[in-house]
Amino acid sequence: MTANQTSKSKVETIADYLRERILEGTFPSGQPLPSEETLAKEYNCSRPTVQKAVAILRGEGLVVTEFARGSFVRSPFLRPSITRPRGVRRDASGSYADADGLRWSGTDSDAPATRTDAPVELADLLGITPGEPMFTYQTVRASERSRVREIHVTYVPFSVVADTPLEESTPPRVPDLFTAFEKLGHRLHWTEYVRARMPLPDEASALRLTPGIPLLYVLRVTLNQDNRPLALEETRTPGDDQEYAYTYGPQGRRTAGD
Amino acid sequence: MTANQTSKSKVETIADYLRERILEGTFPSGQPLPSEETLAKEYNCSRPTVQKAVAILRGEGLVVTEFARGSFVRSPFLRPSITRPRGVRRDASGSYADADGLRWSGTDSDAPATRTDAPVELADLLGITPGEPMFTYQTVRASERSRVREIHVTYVPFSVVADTPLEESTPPRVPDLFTAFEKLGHRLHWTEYVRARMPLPDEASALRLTPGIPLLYVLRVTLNQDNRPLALEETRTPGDDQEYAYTYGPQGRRTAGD
DNA sequence: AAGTGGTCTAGACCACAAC
DNA sequence: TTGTGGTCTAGACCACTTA
Repeated sequence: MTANQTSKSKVETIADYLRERILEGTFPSGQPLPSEETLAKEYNCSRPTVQKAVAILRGEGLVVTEFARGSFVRSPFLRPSITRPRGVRRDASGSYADADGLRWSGTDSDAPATRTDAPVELADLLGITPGEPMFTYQTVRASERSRVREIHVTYVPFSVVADTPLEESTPPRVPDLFTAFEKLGHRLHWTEYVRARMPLPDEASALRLTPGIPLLYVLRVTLNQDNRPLALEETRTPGDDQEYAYTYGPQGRRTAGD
Repeated sequence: MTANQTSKSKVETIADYLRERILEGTFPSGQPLPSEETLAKEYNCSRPTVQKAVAILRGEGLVVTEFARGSFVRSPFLRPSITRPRGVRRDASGSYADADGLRWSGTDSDAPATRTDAPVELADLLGITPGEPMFTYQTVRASERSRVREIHVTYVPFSVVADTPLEESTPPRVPDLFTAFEKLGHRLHWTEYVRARMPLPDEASALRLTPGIPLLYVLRVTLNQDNRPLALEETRTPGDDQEYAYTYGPQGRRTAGD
């Protein structure tokens, strides 16, 4: 059988047609697609069929649909407007700051520390047993000037602050937490893990994500000189609107003067 | 009007119901959902309505649908099976290697270098003018042992290799390219940019991505001691099956002995 | 053979935007 | 008012898996 290949469905045909036009620029970014009615007539099919095709493109991040207005072309390939350097800076006085230098507004303080029992995935990274209690800070925060949003959660195991001055009250937040750790004699370094997934509905609304936009998911572990994990941060950000930047030199041999 | 809130659509109702069950573990990972027929009867609606609900969960990465078998629960929250350290190692002899130490099989060599004119986004990072010619290596590669797949493209501007011994033939591939750069007297460091987006159909099939799985998109720029960009690599990987790891110490002041 | 998802129709009514 | 997308029906037929 030469025609073993299942013939393309109408939905795919329409989706492919629209995608081609978008990628080649016939339908430039910002432009509305032809209306569903128009496409239905053009392809001699029903509106639900067209809708399904458009839904595919929406899932690819190629269009955003606005109610009663139309579906508009967007490009997920452009460099994002915001690049956030990752890393931790320390000034001469020993104060720490995140390398991106972003200042967060309002919503930052609305969540008091809570007590959580460590779920398995996180316990593993913190080197504690699942179920061990941790201080937990959850914030949904927006930067002051740019329109960066992120969900940021910090976990500090009770066992880390036990028998230290930090035990008296809830530990400070990042990056002051780092300064506090240093005062306790810890020398800090970090490992972070990056992956991506689609947001759940509550994440999508918290981050104002339109359909078809994934989530960048970063776990950062703070370790001391003995590689003991002290804290864990979980950051969820829109995958398209911004990017993370990492800088490094060659490893294994020090670059002279570095 | 207290009931200003638009009532939830049937589709959303069903999707929410299924999502809850999945997240709370009533429908554990690997289990099939009830059949579309069953759900349609249960919710007193038509099959297309149920299908739309399932499509939403698929888009969230919570289920995978297998033809004529059913829709199965999956969890996008688990730590991936593979962690790939990012960075470049150099041994005493000056040879470079990627820090993840992966070895790529077969498909690596099937793409000869081609000549491409720099598109705007890349030209910017390479510090060249858009349209300038570049050597381009594109490979879709799979690791030998794990089932890591990635699309990897390397760009080397002609202007970088002009008037050097590399001009004679096409430049070697990463990481040998780095070694070659070093022999030319360059001292190398890197900056990489990470973001995420949904795959296009051809990317999805090349990486064997099921619907609802985003793409991790990394651009790595190789720079020399004068911050001159020498090469650019573009890596596209599944966002769920693997994660990237970055390690760093505090910046701004050297840690003693580091 | 029975069960499952894939596709598609030809409408209908609704809610909202823009004019 | 007109045009747009949002939702939903009640089927139908198809392709494939499993037993």
